[in-house]
Amino acid sequence: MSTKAERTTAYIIETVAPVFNKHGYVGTSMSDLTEATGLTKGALYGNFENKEALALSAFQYNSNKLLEKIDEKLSDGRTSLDKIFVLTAFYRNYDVFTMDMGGCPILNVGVDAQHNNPLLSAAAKETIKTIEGKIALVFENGVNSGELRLPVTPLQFAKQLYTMLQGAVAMATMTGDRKYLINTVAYLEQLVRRELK
Amino acid sequence: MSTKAERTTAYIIETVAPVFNKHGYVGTSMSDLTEATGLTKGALYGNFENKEALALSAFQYNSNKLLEKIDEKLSDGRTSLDKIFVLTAFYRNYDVFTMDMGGCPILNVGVDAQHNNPLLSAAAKETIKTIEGKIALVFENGVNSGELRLPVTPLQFAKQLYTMLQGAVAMATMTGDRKYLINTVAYLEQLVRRELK
DNA sequence: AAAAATATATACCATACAGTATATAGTTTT
DNA sequence: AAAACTATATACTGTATGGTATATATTTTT
Repeated sequence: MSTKAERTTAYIIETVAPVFNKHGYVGTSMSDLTEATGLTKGALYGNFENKEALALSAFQYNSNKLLEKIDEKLSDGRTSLDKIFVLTAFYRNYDVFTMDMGGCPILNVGVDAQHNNPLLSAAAKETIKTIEGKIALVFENGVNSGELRLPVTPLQFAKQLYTMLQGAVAMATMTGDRKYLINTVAYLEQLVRRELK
Repeated sequence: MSTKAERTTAYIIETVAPVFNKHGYVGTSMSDLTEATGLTKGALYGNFENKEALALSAFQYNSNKLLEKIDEKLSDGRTSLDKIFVLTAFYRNYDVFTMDMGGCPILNVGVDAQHNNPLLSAAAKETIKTIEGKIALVFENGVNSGELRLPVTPLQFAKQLYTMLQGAVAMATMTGDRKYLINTVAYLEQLVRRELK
């Protein structure tokens, strides 16, 4: 069983994560967080060293949720191509999935922290690299098993795919229009089907 | 000739624009701006109603610079296809162009202002729509003159192209790696060549 | 259940914030 | 060049900021 302290820490992180993700590091004040959690500053500073540590934990929480979902999706499909289609299908509803996080954590933190918080910025970069690696692995296996042939290296192809997906995420986020997700995924599906089969 | 006051206002905007673009609306303080301009609060508040008006002018300044450049590029090419290639070539060095603005104003403001400033957020959306319209017009002319055939409407195709470009911008911004721009443009060039010729 | 340990609440720093009133400097107009 | 006007600097609001010291609850161990 988890101790009370551990549960409080966990509660703080999950409550605070969407607030940070929505309003950014500088845009979130400690009073925003006491209000959201119903706790006082004493509680927050008892569980986290400072605002930055809190923000970092919050991002890691969101990031892990996303990474786990991607793992789940990529293990769902049988063949490599299946896995990719399950992934793109996931991104078609990416806005729904990231809604209770307060949007895409990678985009939000990656852009927001750019010139404001090196630690958060580095964490976002790391997550991007991890996702690209996961996708690349699927392609690599597909190539090794002879299932598919790529015009470039698996990592290169994964990066290209992820760039397009993340482009759709960015456009959907900025405009509030999920059609960018739908149309981009539709395009990618025919691209993969045509290019790799 | 412009009056002294007009020149001061212009000076403030162009000096303040990259600061806002880098650090965001909440991340930029009035003292950041007095420091950057070498002027005092009195001068800033004499020329602008408040921080929000300043931020909006700053974004419009960056946005216009970008829109003018895109207009220039789209008028450079002779045929519709030429125009598109000139545009994609521009995006290959988009990071260089947006460097002294402090990065892509659309991405930065579009993401940053999302939950922090409705006015700025709306302005970013507007700029996106404008750019998509400009690209769509090129495709439309190409179709009407019989130069090229599209699988979807001109606007739809323009949106898809811009989403991919902006995806590359987002990834390059977040990772600090311009290869995303180079590779995406390379991909788009062969795509356009193959799909539309 | 008492004692020891830990977690949270309260009250408080010093500083930074956006914004304003007013005095002073600088430009235009006459 | 004087007068009228305008723009900028200074000094000052009240409030919010991140963070801390300490008192008070609440758990956990004995």
